[in-house]
Amino acid sequence: MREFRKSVRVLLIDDNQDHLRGVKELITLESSYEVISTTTSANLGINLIKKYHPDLVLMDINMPEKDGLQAIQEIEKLELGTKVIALSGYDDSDLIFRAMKLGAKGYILKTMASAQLIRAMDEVSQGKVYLPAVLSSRFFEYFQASYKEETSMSEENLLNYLTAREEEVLDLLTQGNNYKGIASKLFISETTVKTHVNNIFQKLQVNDRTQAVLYALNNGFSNKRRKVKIA
Amino acid sequence: MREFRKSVRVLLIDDNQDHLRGVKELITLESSYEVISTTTSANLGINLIKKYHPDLVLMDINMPEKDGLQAIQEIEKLELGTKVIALSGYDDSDLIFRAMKLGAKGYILKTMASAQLIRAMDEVSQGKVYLPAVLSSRFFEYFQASYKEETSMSEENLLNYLTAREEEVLDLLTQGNNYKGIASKLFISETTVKTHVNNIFQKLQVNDRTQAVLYALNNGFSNKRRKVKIA
DNA sequence: TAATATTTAAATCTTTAGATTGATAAAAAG
DNA sequence: CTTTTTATCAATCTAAAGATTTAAATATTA
Repeated sequence: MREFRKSVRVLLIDDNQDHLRGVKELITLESSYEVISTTTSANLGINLIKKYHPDLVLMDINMPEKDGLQAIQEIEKLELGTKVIALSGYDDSDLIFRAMKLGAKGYILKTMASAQLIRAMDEVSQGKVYLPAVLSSRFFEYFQASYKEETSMSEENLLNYLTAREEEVLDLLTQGNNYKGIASKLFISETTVKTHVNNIFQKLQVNDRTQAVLYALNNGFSNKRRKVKIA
Repeated sequence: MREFRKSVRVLLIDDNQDHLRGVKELITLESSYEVISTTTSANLGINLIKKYHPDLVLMDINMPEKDGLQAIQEIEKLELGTKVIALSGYDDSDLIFRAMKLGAKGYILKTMASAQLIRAMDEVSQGKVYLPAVLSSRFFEYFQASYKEETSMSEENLLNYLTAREEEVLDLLTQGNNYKGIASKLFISETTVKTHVNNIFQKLQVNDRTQAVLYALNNGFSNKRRKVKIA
C-alpha cells in the first residue's frame, strides 16, 4: 500500500530576490515540498511563521537588516516545532557553530549542489539534524578547540589548592552571595567567611570576589561541581 | 608521477582479544596502514603511545579496567598529535558527546561495516574529524539539547536594555576590573563609571558587580561581544 | 603521639563599592 | 525643532569588602 504523505510546508527567507526565486523553483520540482511563502525580510519572516506555522524554514543568515542568527533564536523561542535550515555564503566555523548552537537543524552553503539542499531538507523534515560532511568536520574542529582550553588548562589549576570548605565558600560566591549570605548558608560567622574568602584570594592570586568568581568559572569550577553531583 | 605516501602507523587498544585480531586483520589488508602494536590495556596503550608516537589510535572506550574516555583525555594531554578514533558498542549520545569533547577525532560503532571504519581512518588521518551521519545526527541532538536551556532562558534578556557605553563598562567588569581600572581604560572619570555601573545594576536587577558579571555570563554576554569584535 | 592542616572566630583598619541627588552637553528620536 | 536618551562629572554618605594579626579547637597525617 502506498503511504500517503502530506507535503512538507516550507517558508523561504532570503534578502536576495534572485536566490529566493531560484530556490523556490528548485523546491517546487520536488513533489513532497510545498513553498507556502517567501520573503526578503527576517522580521516579516518571523511574522509569517507565527501565522502559518511552516514545517521547515530555509533562511539566509547573511542578511544586513537583521542578524540571521538572532532570527533563528527568535524562531526557536516560539517553540512551534519549526525546523530551520541555515543558508549561508560562508563556511565560517564560528557561524556554523553558533547557528547550530541556537538550534538550526541544518546548515547549507549556497555554493553547494541543489541535491545537497534537498538531502538536508529530507533529513531535517524527518526530524534529524543534518550537516554535510565538509561542514560537520569544520564544526567539530571548532567544537573541540573550544573545549581544548579547559582540558589542557587543568594541568596546574589553582582551584586544586582549595580546601573543601573553601570550595563551598567559592561555590556560594559564584552564586552571587555576599558575606552575610554565605555566613547564614554555612551557619558560620561572617568573620569566618571573610577569613575563607581571603584565603581563597591568596590561593587563586586574585584581588577581589569578582576576579575569584571569574577564575573559578574559567577554570572548570562549575564543571567540577556538576561532575560531583552526577557521579 | 605517483605520490609516495608513508603508511599511517596505527595502534589498537581493545580489551576484547577477538575483536582486536579482527580489526588488525582488516587493517592489514589496507596498504596505507600499518598496525605497529596492539594491546588489551588502556594503561599499556598510553605507554606504547609515549614510546612509538603512532599517527592513529583505535580505542575501545567500553573497557572495564580504565575508563576509555579518561584514556582519551590522557592521550590528548600528551599533545603528540596522535589522533584517536573511539570504538564503541553503543550509540549512546552522551558517550559520543563526551568522547568528541575530549578530543576524539572519530567515533565508530563496532557493529558498523568495516568500510565505515576505513572511511573514518582515511578522513581522520588526513586531519579531519569524522562521524558517520547517523552518529553526527545523534551528537547534534545532544549538543542542541544542552544549549536549549540557555537559549530559552533568555525570554526577556535584560542585557538588551543596556546602552552601548554600559555594555563596554560591563565588558570590563566581566574582565575583573575595578572602578579605577575601568575609568582609565575608557578615559573617563571614576564617578562616571560609578554612574554607569549603578545604571547597569538597575537594568539587570542585581545588587553588586559580581551578580552583574554572573548575569552577563549566564545570558550570552560574552557571545555578543565576540560577534561585535568579528563583524 | 607529635606535627601539620583545617576550620572556626574576633578585632581593627583601610579601601572599595554602592546609593543618591543633582547637573550639563551632546546625540538621537519624535 | 522640541523632547528624550545618553554620556559625562561631582559631592556625599553608608555599607560592604578586603587586609592583617592573633588564636583556639578540631582533624589529619606522618
